[in-house]
Amino acid sequence: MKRATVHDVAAEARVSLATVDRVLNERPGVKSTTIERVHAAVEKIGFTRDQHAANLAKRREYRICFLLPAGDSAFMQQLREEVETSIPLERQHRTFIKARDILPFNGASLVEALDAISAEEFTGVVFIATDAPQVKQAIKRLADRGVIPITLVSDIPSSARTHFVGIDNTAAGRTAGSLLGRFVSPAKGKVAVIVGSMLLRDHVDRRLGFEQVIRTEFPDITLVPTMESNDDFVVAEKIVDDLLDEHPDLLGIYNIGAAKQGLVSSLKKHKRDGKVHIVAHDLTDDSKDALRDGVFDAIIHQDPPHQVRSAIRLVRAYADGRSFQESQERIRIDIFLRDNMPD
Amino acid sequence: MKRATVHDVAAEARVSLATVDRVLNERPGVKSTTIERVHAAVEKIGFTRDQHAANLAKRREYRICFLLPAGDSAFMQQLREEVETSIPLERQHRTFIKARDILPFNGASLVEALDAISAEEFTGVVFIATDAPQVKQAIKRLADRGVIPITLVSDIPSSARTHFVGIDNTAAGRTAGSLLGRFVSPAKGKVAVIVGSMLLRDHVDRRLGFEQVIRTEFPDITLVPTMESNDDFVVAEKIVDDLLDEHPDLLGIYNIGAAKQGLVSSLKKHKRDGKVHIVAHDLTDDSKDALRDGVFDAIIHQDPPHQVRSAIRLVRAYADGRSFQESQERIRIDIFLRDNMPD
DNA sequence: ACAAAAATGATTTACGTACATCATTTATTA
DNA sequence: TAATAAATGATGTACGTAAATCATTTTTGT
Repeated sequence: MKRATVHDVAAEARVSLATVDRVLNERPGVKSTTIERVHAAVEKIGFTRDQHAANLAKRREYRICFLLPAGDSAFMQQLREEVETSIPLERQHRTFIKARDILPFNGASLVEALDAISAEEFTGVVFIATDAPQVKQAIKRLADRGVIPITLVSDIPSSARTHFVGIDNTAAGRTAGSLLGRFVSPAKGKVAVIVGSMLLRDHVDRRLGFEQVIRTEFPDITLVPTMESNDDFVVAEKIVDDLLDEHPDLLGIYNIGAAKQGLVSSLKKHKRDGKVHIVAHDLTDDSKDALRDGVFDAIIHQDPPHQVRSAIRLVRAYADGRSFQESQERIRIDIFLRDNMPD
Repeated sequence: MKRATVHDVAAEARVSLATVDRVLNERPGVKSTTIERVHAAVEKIGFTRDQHAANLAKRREYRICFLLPAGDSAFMQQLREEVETSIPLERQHRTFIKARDILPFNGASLVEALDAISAEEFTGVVFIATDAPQVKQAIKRLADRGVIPITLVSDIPSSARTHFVGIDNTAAGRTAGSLLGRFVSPAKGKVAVIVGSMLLRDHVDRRLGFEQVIRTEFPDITLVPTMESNDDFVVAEKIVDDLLDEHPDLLGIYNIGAAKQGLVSSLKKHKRDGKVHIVAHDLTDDSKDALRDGVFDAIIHQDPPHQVRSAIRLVRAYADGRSFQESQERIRIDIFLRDNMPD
């Protein structure tokens, strides 16, 4: 029950090794009938090329650059950590990973970094797309140069990026809406949304999805006008303080973006008889504590390690023109309660 | 910026290639000072062995056997499908996968299958452990023969299995309890639990977790005595019919195990003014429909493809004595609402 | 039927590591 | 110090595929 090799294929098809090689690697100069014959032989003996041997012979190497915002929200930190972890692991698979810093929330810095990358240097680039026309153009230039652009977390759908690794943020917002709506029902009252910034596409999308669900499915819930925290926890704390003071019938808060400590501080100060239900984003040390303490009810999450690994696999797959397992590369919208929290 | 090879290590350490080989592969007959020197060189030039080349040279092959119950709950079907999908993919990585059928819910059949496996034939065996002393002993024999036993979905913690791939079912039950409790609150009333079988460890564990949470955190909820559906949807339908008739204050149902169609049929027949909230297990075509229609509120899930892939990676890692990325191999307790459902 | 073109064969080297064999050097012990 | 053991070196082959070169055969057009 030995594994079939190219030699076996050659014997089975009664052609030379050279011809098998020509067929398998789609080199020119082979009669179509011969091609057929080789393919038939491949089928018959169940040959599959040994990736390891092939990569070795091809001296194939994959070089991948991650562009990560220097700012360190806990979420970005998790991404960065996973990239670091991957470096030695992926090296064994002939994949060389480099992480470069860019300025956060800064399209120009991203454009600059993208333009600095050549196909000689890198097979693919993984980055968090800021939604701006200049970025879109830079992606186009990158792709034209033969580098594979992969967007992470935040996407520009209409751009030349090869693939987007991340979640559907509108669906994430709807998920939050469904959860919070069910948590606060059947009480009548208000629910507030706090975004990091209305300029971030993912935040806007989440809010959109959330409001869709609340409006259509929970008529007893009134939405308080959306507030911006700028991902600053002092600001966030103030916002929640005011919300709790002004709206005695506040039933819940959906916190999009970071600055979750601000929520926690404020909520712990106020003693409400009826619980204010909280749904927030991203499982971090802070939000884990808040879940444990019962301050937060649920966290919507997108697994950073999974996203990093997926991006790496995708660069390799696209570089080789291989297909990949859709299901493995789909990033889930994770819901964590106190009870199904990892660790 | 070329990749470092064993040759580079030899040069750096100023020893021969043979000595480097002896050190790297822990062969005897090398002075400890020399070993040090080689290790230092490895560190210095950042050498990591090329797995592909190494596996090629070693003629390393991994043979893995999956023992799957012939019965086809949708969940098992998904497992089986992923195993089939993996066969051609893993073949490229010198991993040969075979699926064997065993009788469902039958410890003897499992024992027989386990005993039939030799180390010459298979590197590792992946199977769903039935909790019985004979099985435990068979696992021991298997491990003693040098085969790596991996339990999937259902575990025997005290056995000789190398690793368990699956979720913490008590935590899954708690998760269901937290969800359902929050969904039905603050109403006062009853909640019912339907298990597949009280003889299945995972079902019992889930129920335990569920009841823990309901009892301690939702004092307004009364638990109706647990019913057994035997994973038969006719039985399940009857159970729910009766529940709805007898308990006008029934607020929710937690369905552990299969037979979800039975729930759906019954619920669709009865028109309740107040919604009965449903939390069930395993995302299948049926439960997806039920989620979409709003019949079910949430599904607790454990990703079958992920579990299969993880089991494969683990067999290889253990076979090579390599470490693995904990986080990648941890199976999540997924929560799906209508809004974050895949597809 | 012939030259030209197209298709195929034969053969070699390389990739990075593992592993085996035999030769040689260095350290250890009597 | 010789004899022996231990450590190291030198070298070659293998793994399965890619890729290149040159030789040879088959097909095509005229």
